[in-house]
Amino acid sequence: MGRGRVQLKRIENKINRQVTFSKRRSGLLKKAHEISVLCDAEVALVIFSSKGKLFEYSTDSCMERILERYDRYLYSDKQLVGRDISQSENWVLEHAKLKARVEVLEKNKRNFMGEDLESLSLKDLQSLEHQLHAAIKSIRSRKNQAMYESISALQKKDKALQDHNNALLKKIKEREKKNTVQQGQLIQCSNNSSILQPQYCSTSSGDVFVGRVGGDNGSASSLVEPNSLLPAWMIRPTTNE
Amino acid sequence: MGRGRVQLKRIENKINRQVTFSKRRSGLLKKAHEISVLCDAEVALVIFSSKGKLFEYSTDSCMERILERYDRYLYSDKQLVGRDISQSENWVLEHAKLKARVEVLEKNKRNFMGEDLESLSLKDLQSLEHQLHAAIKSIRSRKNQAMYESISALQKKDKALQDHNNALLKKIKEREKKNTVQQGQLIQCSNNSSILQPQYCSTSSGDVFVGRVGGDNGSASSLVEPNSLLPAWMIRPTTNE
DNA sequence: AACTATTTATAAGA
DNA sequence: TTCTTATAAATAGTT
Repeated sequence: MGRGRVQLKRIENKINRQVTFSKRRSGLLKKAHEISVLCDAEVALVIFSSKGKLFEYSTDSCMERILERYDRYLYSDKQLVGRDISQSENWVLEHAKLKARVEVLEKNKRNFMGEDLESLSLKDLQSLEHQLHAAIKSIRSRKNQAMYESISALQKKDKALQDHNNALLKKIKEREKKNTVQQGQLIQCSNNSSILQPQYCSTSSGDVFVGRVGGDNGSASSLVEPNSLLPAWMIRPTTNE
Repeated sequence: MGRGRVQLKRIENKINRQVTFSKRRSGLLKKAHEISVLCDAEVALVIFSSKGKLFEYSTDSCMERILERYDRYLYSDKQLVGRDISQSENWVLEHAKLKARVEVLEKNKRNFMGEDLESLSLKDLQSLEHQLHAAIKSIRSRKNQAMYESISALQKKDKALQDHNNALLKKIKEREKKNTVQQGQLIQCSNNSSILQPQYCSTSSGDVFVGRVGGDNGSASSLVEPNSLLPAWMIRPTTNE
């Protein structure tokens, strides 16, 4: 990019090399940052100029963590020969980094909770606001999903209970039929039927239906129509943690 | 570069993010190699994709050496870090605590950004949503305040500039008057007035007004929005070689 | 994966 | 060095 095509070989002119280094360095740092943010990647970039000066970039300014991850990735369970920092030095360093990270994260958190905003620029505030909007969007979406899952689980349960009910009903009706037949036989065997008639009426199918199924219905009714009334489980999480 | 301008924020669409990552990654690796060759620099670049896959580049494929050099470079002034922590047991404990804290904070952060919501109950989601709403409210309020401050600062400056302008105008008018008087005197003394008239025109108030305020305005705009600068990491190495 | 329309990066010049 | 400008490269959106 630029006025002339460029050969991939060392720039011999010292000044030129220096200028190009400066320009390309900032370009490279910028792009490292961009891919890190855009693609949610973790990037560590170290550049030594030909004069030995150091420039670096690392996602979340957390170079040590990323390089450790790198080492872990390579030497997964071999011994950590890695970069030969004596163990105690390494610890001290990491401790400091951790502390710094905690501080950053805590500041982040306060910002996310709308606190400690004085230090932010207008631009930062704007982007924070956008980020929170986006977050709320995902949260709502997740909430919806959770609710739908809840609903369909309840409906399934509902169906199972109704089936069970029906099965029970059938059973009962069959028994009634049997009873009726037995009673018929009894009446045939005796002349005194006036006493037994009311008894038969009190065990009519209607009574049995209500008495028997009503009990089940009590617990079922709250399960049968959760779709029409959300509040109960919207307030109290049905999803057990 | 590309068909649309791109915002520096995480690409939400997963596929898109993956594609962009792949493209930009190869671009970044290429550029790292180029600066290394062209400018005789030593570069180490480590990239972890969001899925945890590793990509790397290092000058002369000698990552270890460069990272060691990096550590050596830092260690010169990192000696001070380890101070009053002598009881190593206490120290290990605190370290573990810190790590745990970081983990919690990172989970928090992800939640605040609308990620990693699967583990939250409906109740948690609801309260998170409320919290974010509240945060947005404070942020808006702070933004408003910042904007008003900015505006009144500008108005103040504006007023000062206008006053200054008026003062200058007055001065000029006085001079003009003086000139006119002198000219009048000259004219009285001489018949040749045609040469002096143009001189008066070239120092008319219009010229002075524009010149003065334009200059001040330039410095004003750069003071008003220092926030719109690049991120800290891009500014850091401005200490050019 | 290939193809553009555009945006970016930057080499050279001032 | 820094700014500008012409041009090469990179790449976002598309096919």
